[in-house]
Parts: sequence; structure tokens; C-alpha cells
Amino acid sequence: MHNSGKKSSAPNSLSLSFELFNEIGIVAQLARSKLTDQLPEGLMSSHFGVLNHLIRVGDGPTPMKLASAFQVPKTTMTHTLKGLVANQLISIKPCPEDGRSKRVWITDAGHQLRQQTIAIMGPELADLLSNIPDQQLKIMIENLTSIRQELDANRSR
Amino acid sequence: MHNSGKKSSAPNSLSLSFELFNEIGIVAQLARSKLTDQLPEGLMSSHFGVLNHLIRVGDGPTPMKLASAFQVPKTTMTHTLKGLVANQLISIKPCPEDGRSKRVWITDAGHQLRQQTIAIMGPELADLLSNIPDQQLKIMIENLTSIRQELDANRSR
DNA sequence: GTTATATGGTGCGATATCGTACTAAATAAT
DNA sequence: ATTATTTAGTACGATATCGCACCATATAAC
Repeated sequence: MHNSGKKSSAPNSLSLSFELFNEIGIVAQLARSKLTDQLPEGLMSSHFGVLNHLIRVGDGPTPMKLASAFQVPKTTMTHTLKGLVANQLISIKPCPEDGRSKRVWITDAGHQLRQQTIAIMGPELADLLSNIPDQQLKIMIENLTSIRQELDANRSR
Repeated sequence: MHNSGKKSSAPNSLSLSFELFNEIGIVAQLARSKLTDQLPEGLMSSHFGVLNHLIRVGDGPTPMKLASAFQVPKTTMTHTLKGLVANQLISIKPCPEDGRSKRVWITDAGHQLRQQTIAIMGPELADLLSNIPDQQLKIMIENLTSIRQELDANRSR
């Protein structure tokens, strides 16, 4: 995959690229920080991310599957899950089909925390985006998804 | 600022919001990871970010100014700068006008590392975006900037 | 001028993230 | 069947990030 036509990377695209990733990085950091502020002591955006994922994508994935979903090293996921277990927001059980694996389940408390966090954050986020037409939001999401997928493709993790 | 008209936050905007921030977070993480891979042992995206900022925005800011530019706690910036000094990529000198402050200057080696990293990363990033029309890139950057500014506004740091 | 407050920077401790090395189990090779 | 390789998870150490407490200097209040 190398500049496969469709659109040129004109010279000015290069600085645009940097600018885009720069903005993405800063927004991500600010949003992460804002989310962490909303969570109970001892929990971070990484913890919330897992809870959210368990609801959105479905219950019962292995830690490895979670690690690759979030594109973090598996050791990081082990640590994150440990925190969630300590707060009784998930439970981890051995996987019946594979003796090496485990499976992650969200608890009622986990469900509840996720719901409650969304109730607080949702409107705030929506408010931040209130000046941006829905159509542009959709385009942004599409493009970001496409970027993510390409980044994923070239990744070892 | 509270839903100041112009565009409605329709019910579906709420899930769009989460989706958008989700994608932003993942792309940021992947890009950060990719950048870190390109840097010499012991340097991270945070270090590169400072070097890049010194070139783009201009030499000689105080550590505090850098911290607020990157929206990180000042202790984090202290630590990051320490790493850059250790690698002789910046130099820190006392500020003549303010006895409390210091000022940060990029060294030749810093300049060089930044240049070299851009030479490698630039084309890769541009390639990732090659399927996205320039106009859409610009819209994304505009929107992200607007989001960032609103996030900034409600921030203590 | 003295005192109170605000600001820039650092030290320190806690936790998050990540790389390396390791164990156990599953799968492939023979 | 035995052995080699791959894969899931963890233990451990190193560093990044961050909150809190502290010091020094600058600014404001009086």
C-alpha cells in the first residue's frame, strides 16, 4: 500500500498530516483527563474503556482479545483487569475451551458504573460537538476508523 | 456555553460522540506507539512533542508554558525535560526577566533528531491519509481544533 | 515596607504503561 | 507418541505520568 492513487499526497498534505495527528493527540489527552476526573478514585480511562467495551462488543472476551482491541501490550491489560477485579467491576473466570485462557465478565456494579459515567459524560461530550454538523461528525468517524484500520494493519501487537 | 443553537444534539449525536472520542483515543495511541518505535532508545513521543513544539512555535519558552501547551501537569513536563537534557537535545537556562522561571532551548542535536524523525514519519503519516481528500483533512483539523479549544476552556491545568 | 497571595519549579510517592523473561497449555512437526 | 513451536497469561523491573507538598520568587494588599 503506497499512495494508491485516489488522492495525491501533495506537499502541503505533509504538514496537514502532522497537524492532524497533533490535534488528535491533544484532544485524546484532554478527553482522557476529563473522563478520569469523572471516575471514582483509583479508576482511570483505561478501566472505563474495558467496561464500555464489554457492553458494546459483548461479554466474555479473553484478556488477549481485550489487549488487541485496545492495542495495548497484554501485560498492560493484565494490570488494568487486576484493578477492575479489585473494584469488583468485572470477574475473571477460566475459559472452558482453552486451558490457557480466561474470560472476562462485567458485574452488576461494573454495568452500573458504566451507565452512570455515560450519563455524566455523554451530554458533556455532545455539548463539545454541538457546533459540528452531524454529517461532519460521521465523516470524521469514518476517516478516523479508516486511519485506525491502516495503523492496525501494520502493527505487530 | 450550553448547546448554543447552530446545531442540535439529536439523540443519535450522543452515541456518535462516544464513537468519535473512542476512535480519537485509539488512533492517538497507535500513532504515539508508532512514533515511539521510530525514536532512539529512551525517548518517547512526549520528548519528540517538545522538540517539535520548540521548532514550530519558537524557541525559549518556560517549562510552564510547555506544560500548558501540552496540557500536562508541570511535574510531568519537568520530568520530560530532564530526559531531553540528559540526551542533550535541549538546554535549560535561567530566565533573565523572572527569577522563578527557566527557558528551554533546542540544541543542534535536538534539531537534527526532529528533522530526521519527520523525514521518516512524515511520508508514513501522509500515506495513512492518502485516501482522504485534503478538504476533509482540513475539516477534521478545524473541528478537532475547535473541540480542543472548548476542552481547554473548561480546564484548570 | 511588610505581609499575604499567586506563580514557577522541583522532590517524592503512587500508580500506569511497557519490555523482557518465564510458565502452562495448545498446536504442529516428525 | 514425542518434541518443537506457538499462544495466553503473569511476574518483575524500568520508566512515564500524576497528585501533593514544598521552596523560591514575584505580585498584590495594606
